[in-house]
Amino acid sequence: MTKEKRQLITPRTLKGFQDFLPEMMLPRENLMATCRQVFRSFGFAPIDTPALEYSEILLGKGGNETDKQMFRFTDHGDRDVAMRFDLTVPLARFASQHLNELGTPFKRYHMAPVWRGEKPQMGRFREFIQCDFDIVGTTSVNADIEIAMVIHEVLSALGLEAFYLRINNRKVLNGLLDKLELADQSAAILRALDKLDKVGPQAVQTEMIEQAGTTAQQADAVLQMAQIKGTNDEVLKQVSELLEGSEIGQTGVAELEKLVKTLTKSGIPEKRLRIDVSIARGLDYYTGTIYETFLEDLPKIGSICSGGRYDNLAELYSKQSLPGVGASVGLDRLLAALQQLGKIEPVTTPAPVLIALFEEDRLADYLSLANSLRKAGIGAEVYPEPKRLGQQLKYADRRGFRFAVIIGSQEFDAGTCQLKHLQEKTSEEITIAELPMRLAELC
RNA sequence: GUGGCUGUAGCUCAGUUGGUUAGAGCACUGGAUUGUGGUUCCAGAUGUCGCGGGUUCGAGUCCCGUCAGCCACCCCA
Repeated sequence: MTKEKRQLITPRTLKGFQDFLPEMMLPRENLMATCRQVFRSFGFAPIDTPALEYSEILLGKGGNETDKQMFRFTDHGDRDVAMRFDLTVPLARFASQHLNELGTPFKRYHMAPVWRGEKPQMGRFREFIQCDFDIVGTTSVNADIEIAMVIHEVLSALGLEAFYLRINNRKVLNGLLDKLELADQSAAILRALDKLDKVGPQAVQTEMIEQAGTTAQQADAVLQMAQIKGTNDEVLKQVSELLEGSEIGQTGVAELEKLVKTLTKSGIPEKRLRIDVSIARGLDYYTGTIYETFLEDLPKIGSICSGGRYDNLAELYSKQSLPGVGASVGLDRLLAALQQLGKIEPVTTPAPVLIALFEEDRLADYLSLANSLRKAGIGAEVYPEPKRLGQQLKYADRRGFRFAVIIGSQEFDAGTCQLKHLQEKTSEEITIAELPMRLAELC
């Protein structure tokens, strides 16, 4: 077959899957590095699990919807397998399997891609990286508090300020539903309730009556609580009154109160913590605290970090009870958000220094200079061919290098070089010997 | 999975009731300038009009299908 007649295959990517060019991959890796650093600073340790699991491990944990969205197939050995939908269910399997080796409480982080067969939209992909962090093996609210602190710290470390956590507790909702004798229809009711912000109370009431089979009075009672507004203290007070007589409801209120009070005392601005008894979240495994995180400037992109407490997640794999609490940063959604907010710097090189190449004969000298910079911890690149200087500088410019080093024969002989500060459009003449130290103090 | 909108150069878009060889800006490449970058000037290259089929003497334009993106639902990071 000749080249001319060869049938070309159209290069393309699957719907909802994406390529990452350096200009996106560099900030993406920076995001991950920030998450990693924050997780470790709280004592979370990394783990990894396979992308593919037996379907029976993954199915039926998050609800019917999640099962529908799972990529599932039969492998060559006739096994029924699926790609993980999130990192929490694999954690439950992992913890059940290795708990004896791990000991409790066990704090882990896990940054890895997950796959969902959803309709893609802005900030919604079929393959995306989640950065999960969880504390398993303790029922203490203190763990819930720490998870909220980590969420707050990660976003702060990324330089974000205009964000807030919406916090609720499933026990509050369950207490109310118990009181109204609606516990059996909780899934349908919570699903309707979750839309309150979008569709308004009338539509929610209608959906509760039609989909969940509640009476108008029951629906109104749910809505009455969900629509409580005010400061966190006021909301807690009113909810507590409404849930009078419900033990589980009061437990939820007490947990929320401790969470918010402690976080505020520890220095988190109260405006970033909003108790919102209308958020429910669709994942079926949550039993206590629930978190969602929104950017003030981009609420429509959805929650960029969500999670909650689950007290029974491992019950399907183990007789031992395995409570836990955790949350997940939606790295790719966060990246899309930062991009839309114009917070992604257009840099396409990870190294700050470009060394211009003039004298092919002295290539070894250029290369060893670059190495001496690298040894000093400074990323450096030698231009690959002795092109015109203007073109080499143009390349440096476009790639976002911060410095260019210019050395020709005379400079080599004299032991000097010109260091250009590309952003400031200035330059200085220094000896080659002091270059690494000079750059180290500039970087 | 359901419904809607969109698809023309690398990017943002123009393109008349269907009519010859599909345009602009930005970006790109080269030169002005063989050792000094973001500005300027000159020159140049670029498209199976997303893809496939249909109607027509003739389709970027109309119809159907398909793929992709966006939006709403569902759900969610």
